[in-house]
Order: sequence, then structure tokens, then C-alpha cells
Amino acid sequence: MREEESNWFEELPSPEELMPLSQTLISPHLAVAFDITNSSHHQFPLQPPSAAEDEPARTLKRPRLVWTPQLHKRFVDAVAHLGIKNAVPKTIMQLMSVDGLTRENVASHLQKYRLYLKRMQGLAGGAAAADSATDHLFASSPVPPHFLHPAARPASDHYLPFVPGLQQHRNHHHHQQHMAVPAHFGSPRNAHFELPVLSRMGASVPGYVEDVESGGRKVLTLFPAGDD
DNA sequence: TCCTCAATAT
DNA sequence: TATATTGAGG
Repeated sequence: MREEESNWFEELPSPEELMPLSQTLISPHLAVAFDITNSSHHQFPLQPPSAAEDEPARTLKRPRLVWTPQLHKRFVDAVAHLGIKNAVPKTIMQLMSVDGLTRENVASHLQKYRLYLKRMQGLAGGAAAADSATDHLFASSPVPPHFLHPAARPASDHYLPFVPGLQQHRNHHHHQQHMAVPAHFGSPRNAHFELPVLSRMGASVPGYVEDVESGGRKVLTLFPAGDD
């Protein structure tokens, strides 16, 4: 029995006030490897505080996120690089660097993923029957071994695959002014969506929004379908 | 403030 | 069903 409120968003802080919280949790090293080269600049389309009437980007209720295998893979890669102890929702979200992805999206997914890992630990050693269609998504990406062995990993957890020639110059295109609609809601902020060693998704995936109405429900598909 | 988890809602 | 939301507890 939730009440429907129509103007709850009018009291939310402006985007600029929220930004400072979501930085510096990722080491420069990791940021480079994941090609997040915006250490000191906001990458979000900032909105002039005046016209708050069409600021849909972050204040509006988003459609449900669809975790495609591609998106989940990026999630797993982020967790793998961060190490179990550093893999918390906010940090994962930042490492994934997907526009439109919220901390709650990640938190919810992380919770389920942990349950999945727990089930797999239980089965570790004997039978192999862990996919009940619910786990299909999770089974679509390989689980890094140390996910299942909490103590089988040195203190410095995050191994960082060195990627040759990644000392690229950062892209200087802050030319996006106030856009009424999120630029590329649901796509990796970097053009080439490729992680150094762990993942080799074919070419760059041009993530895009897909508003699907199924059964009257609108969902948000972050990445085009495509199997591993 | 953020994280984690179980329960619950949609 | 898959994901979101809530609320307690740390």
C-alpha cells in the first residue's frame, strides 16, 4: 500500500550536489584499466537548476533494468578486479561505468549474485546442477575461482591485468550541454567496451536503450541481446 | 552514510 | 519471473 506521490522529486538535491560523493573510490590504476578517464570531471549532463521541470535523467523513476549477459559480465569483471572486500555497490557501479546504472541496481544484483555463489559453494565438489533457469544469467559468465574460495586469495586482492598501450590521452569532449534526455542511457561511457584481459567482447557494443513493453511493463535493456 | 540481508512488493 | 523496495541491524 504505497502512496503515489506526484511531486516527490521537487525536493531532491540537484545533480551537482550529488556528484562529489561518487568519486575517488577507484584507484587511478583501476580507472585506467577500465578506461574511466574522468577522474576530475563530471561526466553527467549537468542541468541548469532552473528548469527542473524536464530533468528526467535521475529524478524520474526508471523502468526495470534488464540484466543482459553482457551487462552481467561487466558486473562480474568489476567485482573480480575490485576483489571481494572492495566490491560494494557504489564501487562496482563506478567501475562498471554504465550510464543510467544506479547503486540500487547493483546492490540488488549483487545480493542475488551472492546467493548464487553460496549455492555453488555448496555444490562444489560433487554434482553439477545449479541452473534452474533462474541461474541462467549467472551461469552465462564464468565465476572467477576466488569468488568461491574466500580465503584462497592474498591480501591484495585485485589483480590488475596490465594492458599495453593504455596510457591514452583522455577524450576531451565535454560538449554535451543540457540535454533534455539522457544522452546514451544505458551504455558504457567509453566508446570501446572492452576490458583488458578478462573480457574480450567482440567489437565495441553500441549499447542502447530498448523500451519494451511486455505485458504492460516497460523495461530497460542496456545492451543488445547477444550470446556468449 | 553506506553496506548487507531477508522479506516483501510489483 | 526478475528486479525493486523496504526495513532492520551493523
